[in-house]
Amino acid sequence: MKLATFNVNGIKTRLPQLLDWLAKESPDVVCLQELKALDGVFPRAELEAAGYAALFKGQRSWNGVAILAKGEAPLEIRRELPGDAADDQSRYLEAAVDGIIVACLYLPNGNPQPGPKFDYKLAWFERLQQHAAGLYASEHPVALAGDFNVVPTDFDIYNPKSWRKDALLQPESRAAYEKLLAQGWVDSLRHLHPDERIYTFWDYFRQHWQRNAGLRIDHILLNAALAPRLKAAGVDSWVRGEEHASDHAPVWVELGAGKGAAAKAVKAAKTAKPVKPAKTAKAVKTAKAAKAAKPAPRKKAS
DNA sequence: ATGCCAGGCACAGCCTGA
Repeated sequence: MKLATFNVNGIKTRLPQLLDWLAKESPDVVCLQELKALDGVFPRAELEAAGYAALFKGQRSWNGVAILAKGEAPLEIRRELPGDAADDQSRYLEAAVDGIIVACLYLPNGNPQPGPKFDYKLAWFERLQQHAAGLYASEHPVALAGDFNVVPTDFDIYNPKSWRKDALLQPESRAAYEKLLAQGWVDSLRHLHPDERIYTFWDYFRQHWQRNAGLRIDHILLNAALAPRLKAAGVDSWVRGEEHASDHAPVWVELGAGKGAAAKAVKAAKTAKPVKPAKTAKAVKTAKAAKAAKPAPRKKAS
């Protein structure tokens, strides 16, 4: 099963590119962010014609999230991130699909910082940590997928120098992401590719795409009940090179086995202890050691 | 240090994104 996340940056103008990507890569489940459209104009029919049923939560001009699934529609669990009844921004959708719980999220950008937008970002992050802790411990296979608007480390950006004051690189933003990971979540891309320069976003300025001057801010996190099924992870970066592309490229994971494995994972989670951060770090270290023994060709930063 | 590009909308210049 292929699960992907894609910040489309406007589903109305980006629909041809979205349909093209769906046809070529055929993901089974897709989390979308930045629909920038009200529910009334969501291209439900076009997506259905392409074989996808959708759950969506739009908003005028900004934000907006959706979960697509091949065939059967995702079963909605919740449409808001708990913790702030006054938060009316469409940034969170949670659903059950193909035996797993998928949380589609669009974390606030937070610029300019400091300021109220940055405060909102950190507050949203705290609410996410709170809710994610419950999801992690639920014994269900869970994936948190979306645009986290955080560059986890300086290795996840072409050059941090000109972004030092940006909300995406602030120590507070990074600490919040670290704190989330410390619950035990596996950062799929980094877990499988510890030594690769990987980017998911290239802004429209200064020919950043042409120079591969990117940032890794779109993430798919897996809990202990789902992580054992992780087979592969990658970025469909070709999408960023198309005409009228979004400034993000889709990120995906390939999850092995089916319902049997899912049930097994749930059963295992009931008896075994969840994956501790230390264990994850050890796994990364082991992978690094394996790579060091036989060095692989390394992508250039820019 | 700033704008660079792009989408959305009170359709004309802003605001927002990251």
